[in-house]
Amino acid sequence: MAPSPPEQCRNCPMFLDPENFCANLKPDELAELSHHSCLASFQRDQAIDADTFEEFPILAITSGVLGLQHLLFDGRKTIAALFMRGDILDLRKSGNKRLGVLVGLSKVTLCRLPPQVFEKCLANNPDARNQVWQNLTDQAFRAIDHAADLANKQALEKLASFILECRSRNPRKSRKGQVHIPIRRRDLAEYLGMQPETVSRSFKDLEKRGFIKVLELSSLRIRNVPALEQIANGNRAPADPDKSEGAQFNILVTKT
Amino acid sequence: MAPSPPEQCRNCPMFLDPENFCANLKPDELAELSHHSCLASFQRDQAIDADTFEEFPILAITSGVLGLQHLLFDGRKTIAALFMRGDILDLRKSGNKRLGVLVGLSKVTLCRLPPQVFEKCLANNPDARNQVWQNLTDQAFRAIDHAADLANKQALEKLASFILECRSRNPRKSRKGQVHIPIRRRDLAEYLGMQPETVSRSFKDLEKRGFIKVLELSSLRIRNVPALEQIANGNRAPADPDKSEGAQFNILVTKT
DNA sequence: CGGCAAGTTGAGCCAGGTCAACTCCGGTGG
DNA sequence: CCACCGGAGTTGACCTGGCTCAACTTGCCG
Repeated sequence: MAPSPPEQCRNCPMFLDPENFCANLKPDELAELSHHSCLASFQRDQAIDADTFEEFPILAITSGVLGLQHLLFDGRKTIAALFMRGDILDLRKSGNKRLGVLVGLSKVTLCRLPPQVFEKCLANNPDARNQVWQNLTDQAFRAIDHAADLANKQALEKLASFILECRSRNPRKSRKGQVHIPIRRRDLAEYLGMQPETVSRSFKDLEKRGFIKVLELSSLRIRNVPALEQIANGNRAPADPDKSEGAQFNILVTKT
Repeated sequence: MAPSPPEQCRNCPMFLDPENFCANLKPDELAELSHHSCLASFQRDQAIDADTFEEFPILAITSGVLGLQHLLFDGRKTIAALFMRGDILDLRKSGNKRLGVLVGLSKVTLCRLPPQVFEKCLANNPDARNQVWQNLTDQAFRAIDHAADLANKQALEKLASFILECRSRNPRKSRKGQVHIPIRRRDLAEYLGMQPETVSRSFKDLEKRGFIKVLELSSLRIRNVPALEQIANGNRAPADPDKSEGAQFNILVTKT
């Protein structure tokens, strides 16, 4: 009989968000889950040790941003996917595939679970099962959307797409057009398959066109949502009240 | 009491492959499922009508190749993902996200299910649940891998990667190094985010280096698996017995 | 205040996109 | 049987978006 949530869950951002599966568990289920779980924390650039996958192959991200990094033979790196609060990763059969390495892109906290307890929850609690299923299909469609972004889009379009993705993925912080960019420029470059230099130039370009205003490296304000959406959808010259005509490139850089 | 499988499942390639969830159902479950299911068939280039998603939002692909196509404002197209036999698609909440269009890339047959019956199966049968879960995580990791391919790799590397993916995804037909390419060149180009011309040139290049032998448009033989793997992993000049030195580009095109 | 990592700016170049012409092949009809 | 057609794929020539390299600025932390 434990009507109040267990100690370690009480302030967990994942538990507090009703969108997540553990917020839908009954007290005794949650108690059992938390009793067998294993909290962990990782710094930026710290890789998650694969040795621990054996015992705790289920990861639930409670805060921060985790990246799945692929490394090519000659040193090129790619961040193939981003995982954030609420995402659940099942790494049980990942040994088969060349998965890459999980690295923190900011400070990350995780809740790691043994598969037996996790599966028991899913078997007994339909709400939890649906929530987890939902999260997994979301992840799949996100990855597919990301693949579509990378396949054909130009630098500016990819960046616009990413900014909008950040907005929709973190609605609570996105009030008044303000968007939080949770990762460094260089990681963003790896995620979007471009060079840090190009990312920088693209931010400048969007700003020069008046569609965004970069506030700091990790946040910006969207000044023209429809224009950004058009860019993201491949319209190379969306109607723009401020700067309607002519060269999109550097003519004058007199004022910031 | 139905010891033998229902009529419509008896010869279904999905049912006959023990890797798939419906092969793990009990006879009565299978009977109920098939009774409520809806078979469908689509030609190449035929789009799946979204009107029918309401009633039958769960698709199980029984044969052929289905592509998820994204369309940009100015007409650029991308095939963001490929789905093949055994893949299960849950399109219930796809209305929220800009999903794209499902099109046949060959003749495709589907088994469409209403969610209630499908969920009942998953609730009651742990084997089926695990199989479906497995398929979904596979799809997610495949999409992520594909994103990684698109992000940083060059044309030749993407194609090598795709050939190896075809091989591993269809092991039964891949005997003796023979690989079946299940889609047209133009669709392949859309999937890999390149132009048909570039796909053609890349095939020629791999052939000229002696790593593959194109038998027909839809099949080839791998002559040097390690070399292909090295290319796919970003080693731009893997050791090659035939053509060990110098320019990889057109110096002389005297003999085929 | 010094030192280092991260980000930005500039100049030059190349992989692959673009466009146009051509080949190949299966189907159709005279 | 051959002429014709249309779609798919291939080849060649040219051009450009973004990669590369190098120098510089900014911001953060001790």
